This record gives sequence, structure tokens and C-alpha cells, in this order.
Amino acid sequence: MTSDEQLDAAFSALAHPTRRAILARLAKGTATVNELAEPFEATLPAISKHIRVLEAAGLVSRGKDAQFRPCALDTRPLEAVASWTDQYRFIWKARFDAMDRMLKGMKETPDE
Amino acid sequence: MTSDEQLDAAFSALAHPTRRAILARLAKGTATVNELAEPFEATLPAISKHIRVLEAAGLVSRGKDAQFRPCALDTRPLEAVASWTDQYRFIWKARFDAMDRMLKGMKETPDE
DNA sequence: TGATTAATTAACTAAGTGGTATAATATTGT
DNA sequence: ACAATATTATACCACTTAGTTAATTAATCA
Repeated sequence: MTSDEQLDAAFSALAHPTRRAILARLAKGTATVNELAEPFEATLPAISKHIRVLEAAGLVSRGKDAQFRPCALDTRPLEAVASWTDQYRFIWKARFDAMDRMLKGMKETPDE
Repeated sequence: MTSDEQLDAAFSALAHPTRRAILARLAKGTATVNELAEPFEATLPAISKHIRVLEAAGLVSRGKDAQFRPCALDTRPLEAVASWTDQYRFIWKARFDAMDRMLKGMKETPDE
């Protein structure tokens, strides 16, 4: 899978609130499919599909414990997302700095 | 639009390589639709649709200059994405630190 | 006015997504 | 072996997405 495809998969996996909520839950520790499904109204197969999407994006890894398939968070795709967005940080930082200078300038030379 | 919906829109807009490439181009300055379309094989209407998706996610703002609709990058949704991923930074940082300690430990007490 | 350029709209297609209900699989416990 | 639990697979549906070609709108230029 190319790095572009990894980002495609990560971004589109993250584009659903249920999936982001699942990741938030997994940030506190591993959980089974049933545990992950519990807070949601959706049916179990629906949650199972969401987990599969997260797994395909590499955001979730799974184990095997009797009839349970415990899920764990894997943050590596999130690191990839973070470093992708970092490319643009200098732009919004520049904009912030300009705003900052403007506000300070207004303090130093108020219109009077 | 809730903050969840903003993230939905941003993440799914970013989940397409053509759209990410358009943003990369806009990071260097504003451009018209034709200029944005030029590097791609896709037809103009296809690019026009991509731009509309980016605009709906707030990633692109547009002006009007004669028959041109110049596009500009708006980084605010990227900041939202960055701060969302930041929630998880402590996790991958912890993992990195553990790995780091392990490597240093191996240096200090090599099996001999 | 008429031709040209920039961009969008319309209409359509193929494929993907998110959801359901139901059935199947696998493992444990009695 | 049998019942119960955890999870996935199948089959289906409504909706969205990404793309196309052809037509349309809007503005400039000759």
C-alpha cells in the first residue's frame, strides 16, 4: 500500500463519528466487540463493520482470546495524519503571527 | 454544523489523493479551477466537484475575478484535524518513550 | 453582436458506504 | 453432546461518491 493509499484509508476511516468514538474508547484500553458496541444504538454487525474499516486502515489491531476478538488502538496511522497536517502548520502559524502582530500594533498605536 | 460534522467533512474531504494534491497546490498560492485541474488527467467537471467538496469542508474559499473563481486555502479545518489527532499524541509518545528506554537499557546492559 | 474562455449544471453510470435482519461459525461451559 | 455467548458472514436496501459527456451560464475580447 502506498503512503497515499495509507492516508486515504486513515482519513476515510476517521470520517465517521462512530469510528472516532470507537478509537476514543480504545485509547483507554483494549475492548471486545461487544464492549465497543455497547454505547451505540447501532446493531452489532454495523459495529463489526466499523471495526473492520478501522482495522483495514491500521488504526485497530486485533487479538484472539477464546470467542473474543479484543481490539487495540494502533496510533501509527494517526502519526501519519499528524505529520501530513504538519506540512500546513507554517501557513496557519504565519496567519496567526500576522494577526498577533496586528493586535499588538493596535495596542501600541491606538487611533487617537 | 457541529464540531463532529466539521471533522466528518474535513476527514472525508482529505480522504482523496486528488483533493490533497489540490490543497498542496493551494499552499503555494491561490489558483483558478483550470490551473488546479491542469496537473490531473481527470476532466474539468470532476475537478470542479472536488473543489466543491473542499469548499463544503471549509478547506477552500473562493473569490470572483471576471470569469475566474480563484481558490484559496483555508487552514482552519486542518487545525481542527491537528488538534483532534493531538488527543492521541500522548499514547504514541508513551510508546516511543518505552521503546527508547528499552533501546538504552539494551546498550547499558548488553547480554554478555 | 458574435466568438472565446472559464466554470458549472445536468444526466447518467459504476462502485462504494452504512445500515438492517437473519443465518452461520467458533468457542466455552454444563 | 448441547446450550449459550461472541462475532462474523450473507443478502439486501437506500444513499453517496467519483467519474464521464454534453449542454449551459457568465464574462471578456474582437
